[in-house]
Amino acid sequence: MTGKGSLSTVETLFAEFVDGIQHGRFVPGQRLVEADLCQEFGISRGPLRETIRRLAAEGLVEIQHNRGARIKRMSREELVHLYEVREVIEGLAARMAAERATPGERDEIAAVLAAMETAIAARDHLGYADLNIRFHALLVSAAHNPTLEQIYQRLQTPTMRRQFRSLLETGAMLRSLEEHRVIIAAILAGDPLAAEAGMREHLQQSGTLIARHEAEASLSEPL
Amino acid sequence: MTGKGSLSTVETLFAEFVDGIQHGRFVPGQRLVEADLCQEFGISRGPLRETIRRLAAEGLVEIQHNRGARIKRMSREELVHLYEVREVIEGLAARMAAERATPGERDEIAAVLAAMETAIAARDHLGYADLNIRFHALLVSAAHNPTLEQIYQRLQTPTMRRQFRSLLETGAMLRSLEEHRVIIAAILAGDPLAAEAGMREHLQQSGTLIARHEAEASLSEPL
DNA sequence: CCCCCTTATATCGTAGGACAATTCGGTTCG
DNA sequence: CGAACCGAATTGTCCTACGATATAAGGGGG
Repeated sequence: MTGKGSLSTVETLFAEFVDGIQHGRFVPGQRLVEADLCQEFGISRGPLRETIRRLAAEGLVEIQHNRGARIKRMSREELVHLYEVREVIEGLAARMAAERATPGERDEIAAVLAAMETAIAARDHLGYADLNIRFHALLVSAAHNPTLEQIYQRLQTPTMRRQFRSLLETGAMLRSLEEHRVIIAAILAGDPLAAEAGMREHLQQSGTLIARHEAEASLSEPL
Repeated sequence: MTGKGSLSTVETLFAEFVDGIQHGRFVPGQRLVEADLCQEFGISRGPLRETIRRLAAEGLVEIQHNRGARIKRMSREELVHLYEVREVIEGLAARMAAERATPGERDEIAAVLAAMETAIAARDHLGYADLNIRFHALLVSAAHNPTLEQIYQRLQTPTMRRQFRSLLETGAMLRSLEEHRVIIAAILAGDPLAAEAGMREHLQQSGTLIARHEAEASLSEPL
């Protein structure tokens, strides 16, 4: 496990974990036993511990002294708090995107909207969920503010799975699409305030929707 | 370096570094050579590397593969980006504080304002800088949103020293105090929108002030 | 029969040594 | 004068070891 080209083991592992958490290969609350993971990934404890430390710093896992690490559980209350923050962060992103997006980025955004409409028409929930993630990421990147992007990623990661679940209803998809339309129209028109307002509205809707889903699903399974 | 009571070595070290960065014992761009630091802190490479990883995840140091870590340098452009984010984050904090602050917290906020006025009258720049940090932290904590608090800390830490510098002018202190007064009045009056607007205004002022200072001082010393 | 206390076991936190890979600065050679 | 070369410094990773701590298991007293 020596040569890694140009990427460090820790970065690779980190990405692996993030992906695993997003795709449900690691479930919230799951213990991360060092010995097991070392064997599973074929590495030694050093880099593994560094990776866990990094995950903890990003808020994806929780470390308890002398008790090891476990995938972080997010309570409904925390979810509410998170969406409060996302609202202003992505609101800012939308505003900046309306001001600073390049023509190419505007084209991309418009293309995503078109793809979303196609996905909805085809009742392709999975595809729509992907486009949804791409849409938000696109806006953030079009804001041309790396700091914002960093914060966004930190807030986004732990909720992706939940977002997907709540979009399983067609009704939710339709409402979501409508909100996206408003935001995109504002951005393409170069109207920062409308873009920000639209995004805030959108996240308020999404937030309450997901929180409600959580409440319903909280008993059936501990996701 | 065995028994640490209940705090891990990494957490202790991390705090040490954060403090060191804030107080200028580590300067931006400085290399973090593992062997040296191990000796300096009397620990082995394992915990040290974990600490560096954590610092990197918080954005305080930069790790380059096979080239080690160094204290992060923040360009003027990054500073602008950071203040754009701080504006909405702390704006949110002020709004929430106006809505949710407990009577005890409101008293504390009022007390800080009083202390600030005293400090200004005494031309106590250092005291005022401390109070300034405390004021902002207090608002964020009065927002009762742990996620927000976490993000805030991440954004706040790397700029503390700069903030201090730009407050060295009495004129800046006076303007800052005036802005604080507006924010606090809004919070105590329970006016969320005014509090948010006031905080945004305040951070815009501070941001441009600090950026200007940077521009002036950029040649004399690489802080 | 249940509860508390003692004893194992699993796991973490940290130390320390080792070594290949890589970077960097200075030197030699064309 | 530039390019290839060499050696020192440093990182990234592995390994082994061992005290400290938490959790689980078992055994004696109420």
